[in-house]
Amino acid sequence: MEANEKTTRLPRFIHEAVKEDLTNGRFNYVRTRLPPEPNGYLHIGHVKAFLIDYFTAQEFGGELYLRFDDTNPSKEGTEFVEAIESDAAWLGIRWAKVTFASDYFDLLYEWAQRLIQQGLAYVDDQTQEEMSASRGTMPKGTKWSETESALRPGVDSPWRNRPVEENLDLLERMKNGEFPEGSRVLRAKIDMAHPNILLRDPVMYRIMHVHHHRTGDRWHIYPMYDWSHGQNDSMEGVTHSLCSNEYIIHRPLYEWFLQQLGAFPTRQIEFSRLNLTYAMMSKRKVRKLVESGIVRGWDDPRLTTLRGMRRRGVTPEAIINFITSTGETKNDSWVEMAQFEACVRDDLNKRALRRLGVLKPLKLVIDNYPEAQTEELEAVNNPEDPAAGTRKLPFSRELYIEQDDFRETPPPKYFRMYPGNEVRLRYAYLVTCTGLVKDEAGNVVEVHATYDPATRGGDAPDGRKVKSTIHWVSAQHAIKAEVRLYEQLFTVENPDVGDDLQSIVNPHSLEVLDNCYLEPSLGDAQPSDKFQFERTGYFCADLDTQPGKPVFNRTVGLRDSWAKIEGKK
RNA sequence: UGGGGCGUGGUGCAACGGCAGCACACCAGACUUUGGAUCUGUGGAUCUUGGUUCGAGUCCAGGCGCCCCAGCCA
Repeated sequence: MEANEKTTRLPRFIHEAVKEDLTNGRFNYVRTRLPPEPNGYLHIGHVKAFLIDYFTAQEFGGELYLRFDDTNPSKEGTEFVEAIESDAAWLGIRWAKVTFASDYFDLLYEWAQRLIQQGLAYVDDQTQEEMSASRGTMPKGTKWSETESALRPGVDSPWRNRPVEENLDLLERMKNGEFPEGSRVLRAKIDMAHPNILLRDPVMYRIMHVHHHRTGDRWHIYPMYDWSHGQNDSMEGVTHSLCSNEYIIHRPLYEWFLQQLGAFPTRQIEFSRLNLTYAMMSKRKVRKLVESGIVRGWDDPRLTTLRGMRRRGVTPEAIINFITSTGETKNDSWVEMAQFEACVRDDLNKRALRRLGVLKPLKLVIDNYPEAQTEELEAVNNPEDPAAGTRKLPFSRELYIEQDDFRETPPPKYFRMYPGNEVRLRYAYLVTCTGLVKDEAGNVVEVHATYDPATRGGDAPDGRKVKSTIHWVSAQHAIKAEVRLYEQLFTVENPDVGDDLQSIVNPHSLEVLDNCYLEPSLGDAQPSDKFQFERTGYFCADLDTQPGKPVFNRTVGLRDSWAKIEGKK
């Protein structure tokens, strides 16, 4: 039973495929790999793939390598290597070792020479346009839906049957930088009429006179994905190369190379990638958001980058629970953001200390409370966790309550404070609203009430009930804070389509409140400390917090059934 | 339209030829010193047509729909 519960973290189709390989002797151990390209920061979409690799290794007693796919130095850099490592570690993923595709450049080059010697690879001098035309496909930019006839068979390159020695020599000179970029490529010799376009003599190496962040200026050719990834898997003895569905079509090529080389037969298995509504998964576009200043950086709390979510106050456990709860299949799917938020709430509900904080303050004066008096009331830190203990809350004559918690004329089903109504001040007293003060513009600027001294702590000795409990802070004791509220960054469910970012960003995605009053115990909150502000939401102290000037991010709001009632009208 | 992949409530995931179930969302109610949390309940799904079978979401055949591929990106 226990074994069964553990395996539920993996989808059955992957679990069974791996088990089958172990049973039938294809492999006698399990090794997987995380293959990030170091050209951007990790986002929630990567987490799914990471976790599948991690869990697969764990559940079969195997190991995991973190291998950076650094085959395109024009896009990649060492700063991303460090960021990816630290983000993955924060998530809780552990790996046996870190490797780089570039570690294998020499061996890969030897393998290419072997293919040439086997007559299975050649140097092609065609231009890119010629190659594209001779592949028998439509011109670049054509949509498949616009294609009327079947693919034409490709045409063999005039260089396809170059002698082995000439190929070897040209490849060596390409490597050494003797030719300009774009002048030649090394291609596998497979079948120019193959219905799978990837098998129409795919490019293995292209010339790039670019400095590489690890190999320096030693190489002037760099391998393509198809001529690197599978070979690296094989060289590392990776048993299962788990990737997203877009690579299904690559599998025949993946296997062709390994078979021709007689190399270790890594098995590629695919699953669907994660789509999350309102989340941007395209690295290129996230970069645009950052560079254009639409968001404040890669760790902007509105982004679903790992750093963004972390800064916002989401824990690794919440992220992992979310990914696990959505499951994995080969289906194309769109998970609703609400499901992610539910996981975040569920996690924070268990761990976050409760605090009182007033975001949009309205002064409340308790007229019959002695002017100079202050008292301390006991408050529970977390009703979900008695071990979290209690704290003292200072109370006095002048308080702040939430503007939303007062209405001069209450709508139906509104139970909070309005003239004549009695409510409970959380952990304090029952108070009855007696009046209000307006400014010249007609805005309510102050509310008055009387308290019942017999209800200290919030219970009435006569057993009478109130329908609402509201939060408050003592005006003279409260600390001032900035609070940042977030909404969806985009107004459309799928922000990855289209290129006009400006037109789809939500202008209200960030609301900064700089006049918030919090209970004094929040004064020494440290960045990343997490709290529930009662009745309001979950909040996390931000990196921008300074001594005496706390800044909080709203991670996610509480479920708000009043907002629902009100919203329906 | 060449090749490949995928179709189960609104969304995501289960059901390995045997009562279609779970979570999120939604709706109604109970409880409540957070309109939180918790609990209970309602509604709602097997793309379609045919076949095999005592029995089909599951197997077979056809159709339909959606997604991926024509980078010297990964």
